[in-house]
Amino acid sequence: MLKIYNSLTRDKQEFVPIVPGEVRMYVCGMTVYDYCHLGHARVLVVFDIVQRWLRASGLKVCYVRNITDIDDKIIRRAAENGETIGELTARFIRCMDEDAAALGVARPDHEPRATDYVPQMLRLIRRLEENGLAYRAAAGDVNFSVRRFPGYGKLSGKSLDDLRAGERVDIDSAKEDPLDFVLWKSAREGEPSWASPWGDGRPGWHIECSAMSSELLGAHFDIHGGGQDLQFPHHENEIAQSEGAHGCRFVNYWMHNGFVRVDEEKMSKSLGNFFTIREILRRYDAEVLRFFILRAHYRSPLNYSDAHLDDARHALTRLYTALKALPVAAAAEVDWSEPHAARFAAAMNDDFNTPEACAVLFDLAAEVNRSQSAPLACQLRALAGLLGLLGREPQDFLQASPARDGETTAETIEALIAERAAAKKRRDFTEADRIRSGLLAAGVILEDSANGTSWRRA
RNA sequence: GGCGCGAUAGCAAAGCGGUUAUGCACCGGAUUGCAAAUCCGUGUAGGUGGGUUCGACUCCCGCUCGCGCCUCCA
Repeated sequence: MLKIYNSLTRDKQEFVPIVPGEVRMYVCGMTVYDYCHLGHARVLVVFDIVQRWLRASGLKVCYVRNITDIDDKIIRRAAENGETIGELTARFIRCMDEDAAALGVARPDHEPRATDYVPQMLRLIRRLEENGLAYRAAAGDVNFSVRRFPGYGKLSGKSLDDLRAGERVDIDSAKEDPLDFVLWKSAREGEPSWASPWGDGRPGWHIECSAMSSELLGAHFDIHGGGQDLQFPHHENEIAQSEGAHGCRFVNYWMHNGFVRVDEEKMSKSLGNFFTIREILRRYDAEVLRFFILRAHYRSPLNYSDAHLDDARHALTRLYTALKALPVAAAAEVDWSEPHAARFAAAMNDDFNTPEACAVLFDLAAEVNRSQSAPLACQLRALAGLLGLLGREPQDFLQASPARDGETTAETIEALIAERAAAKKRRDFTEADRIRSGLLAAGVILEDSANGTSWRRA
């Protein structure tokens, strides 16, 4: 029985899909004006896991992750670069796809781009206007009136009065209430715009997600996810727009993943303390990064440092080492009657407790090492596969060198191992040890066994 | 100022009102020509002050500290 922590009610709830056997899920994706950073990696991986586990549980999943390809930053960045908005967004969408693929993130069922859904946004704004929730402001913008939507603040747990007390935004005289937000921005010189009943303009950020989600998943769907920072105001505003327009409940379960931190501080573009995914992947294996993310619970903060990634790499090495000596089919099936699988499922069903699920993998690895049982090794690989881990040949992982310069090549290593084997055969241990310590200095660890010598990168 | 989250061993990170979390690191042993890997074993916890309880890391209250949201943000 799957339980999900619902940000709306602030407790773990049994997951009951609207349509039995089916799940409709929407996650706020990227605004594509720059490379994805580690924070983006976390959303990608976290909701990839959600999606995978729902499918593994036998549910039919429709997963939508949008792309925001029109907004102030995109316009500004394109102008700075002297390229068109289309060129800029196409470039960074390609980069995002590469990063996601490297991290083993499966493609969502739909990846709608905001600019393809402007007609749906206009219809939504029209309905909000008809329902008395939207008004035309002086500057030609169309705004949403938060005061006229009962229950505004229910997701973020804020009341309009509390919010106003801490108001930090410059008062915009065109707004009836400082917390009102823009649905349609009137066109400015030199910016892209679309025709609308309210004049030429472009959509506000929040309306994009309401339009894309209802178009692809319907007015009422099961799960909506995103980073914690989107809870307010973005998701709060989505609720106001969608429920205000459709007159029905919007989302049943709200999921928010925790932040990635650097030195105990939120990683964000505005703070400038971010690491891009591709930057990290130059130095660390992508699977190590994925494992690093999954070793923490998705709602906890995740502190980034090289030391933590090194730790993750050593831990993952233990799992691959357990698989190394045994014949394991690539597409192993989980044996759900086996005890570790039951523990694994219980962990995942408890609000996607991947750290606990990983602990089960380590227990299973110890069992594999003790028993040298091929079926158990298959089980280990199959369970890890549900997390998108251990999908490679153990040698590929253990001997991988993530693009470090001056690495000793596999050929050289193999040749030295052969030399050392010869030295050992004539019981010249001084020479054998000399070769071994030479390789160790070059970051290569040798392991002798009954079947000969194998090697891995330190 | 308002609202919320958290504090677990050297580092990272879970569950749980009483019984080994897990990984890395560390220590002892087995194994090895010596190592590495692996196995066996030991140790190192629960911010602080109270309360509830036969019993609390786990529940409740206070305090301290940290983090986040209240502006674009995953």
